[in-house]
Amino acid sequence: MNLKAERGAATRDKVLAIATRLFAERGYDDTSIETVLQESGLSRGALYHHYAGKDALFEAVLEATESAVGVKIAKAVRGIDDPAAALRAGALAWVRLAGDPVIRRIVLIDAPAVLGWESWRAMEERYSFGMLKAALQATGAVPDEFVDLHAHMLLAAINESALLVARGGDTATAESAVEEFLRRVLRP
Amino acid sequence: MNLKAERGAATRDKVLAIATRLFAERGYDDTSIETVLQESGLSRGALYHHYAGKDALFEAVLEATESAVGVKIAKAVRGIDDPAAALRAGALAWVRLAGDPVIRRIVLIDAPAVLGWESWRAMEERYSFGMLKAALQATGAVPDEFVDLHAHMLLAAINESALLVARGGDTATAESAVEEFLRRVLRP
DNA sequence: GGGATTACAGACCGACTGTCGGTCTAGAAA
DNA sequence: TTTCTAGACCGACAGTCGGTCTGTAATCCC
Repeated sequence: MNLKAERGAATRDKVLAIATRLFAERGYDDTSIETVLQESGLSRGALYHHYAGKDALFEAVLEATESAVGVKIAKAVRGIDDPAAALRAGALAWVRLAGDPVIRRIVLIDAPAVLGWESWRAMEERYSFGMLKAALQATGAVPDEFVDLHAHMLLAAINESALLVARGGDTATAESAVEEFLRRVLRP
Repeated sequence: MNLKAERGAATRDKVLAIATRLFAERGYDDTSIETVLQESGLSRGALYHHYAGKDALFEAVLEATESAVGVKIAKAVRGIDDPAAALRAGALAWVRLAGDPVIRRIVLIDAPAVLGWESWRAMEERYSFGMLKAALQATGAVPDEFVDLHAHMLLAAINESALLVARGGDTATAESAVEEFLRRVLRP
């Protein structure tokens, strides 16, 4: 069970990479399975053997993307001891990452509509939101009963400015605005 | 040229009402034009005579919904002189309104993916965002160069807690969390 | 070696969106 | 009153797309 498994994994990876590019470039709706098949040189049967459907393919793409983002943010935060400083560093890293059209389109725009808000939320919980909430808790700046909700609101606010930057806003201004915003929210 | 125009307008309204309900219940993707036709008793040709396509129909639904929301929020704010208090009242009104599944699904979840983020943003600008930004400016609590970005972040944060409430979160907690959040952001 | 499993192939199906030529009727023009 | 026009409405049809199903070849395990 080696050559076969490897080949399967390679095929999955290939499809995933192509689908990621297409979903990011055209969005979910305007990306047809047909196009994925053409660009990957795969047959219908093969694709449906590996992925249950278009939704499942998108979900796999999203999962991979979120995972990659998680790794990068963790790297940006590594070594910073002060919780507030770590939170700030993570937030700024996320703003910069979200400038990437792939992340922007897939994670922030299409994901909620395609997966449904519930599933999207569940996935966010496992990645960016989970990290943010833990960091916020660690700062102790927000009353315990509000930590969860404030973490949600903060993440939404940060995502929003990431989207603005991605749309062509000024990065420097956005970053200092985010810092100022964080400063205000984190002060008791 | 009166009876004809009236009939046309009545048809448009009827379709709009039915489409609004269906889009809210099933989401954009899972609502077929076919179903809209069946429920409205209209023919394909008639519908496409009034609306250029499924996208255009959704956009009309969205516009009507946003407009209704705008009116309700304006009503909630009317008569409040203190800008900060008005902002708070408007925000809370919006949180409550967003509990409505119609608004939740159409405005907050599907709209960005269907219209594209740019057009969605442009429409928000004309409604909720425009009001929020003006209110924030009036409070004078935020440095001028940050007003725009902070308004964006605030609206995103408020929308987020509205979504949480709609998902089944505790309304009272969410509302006090939003108030606390606003208090922090609005204090210099 | 032989059955079981897995990767892959592609014909096919049903559902859906959008188009197009055409009908009908209200109201303006003659 | 008769004619003409514009807009409301109709429904057959084409094209696309997501998903299914049956079949084949390669690989694995006994």
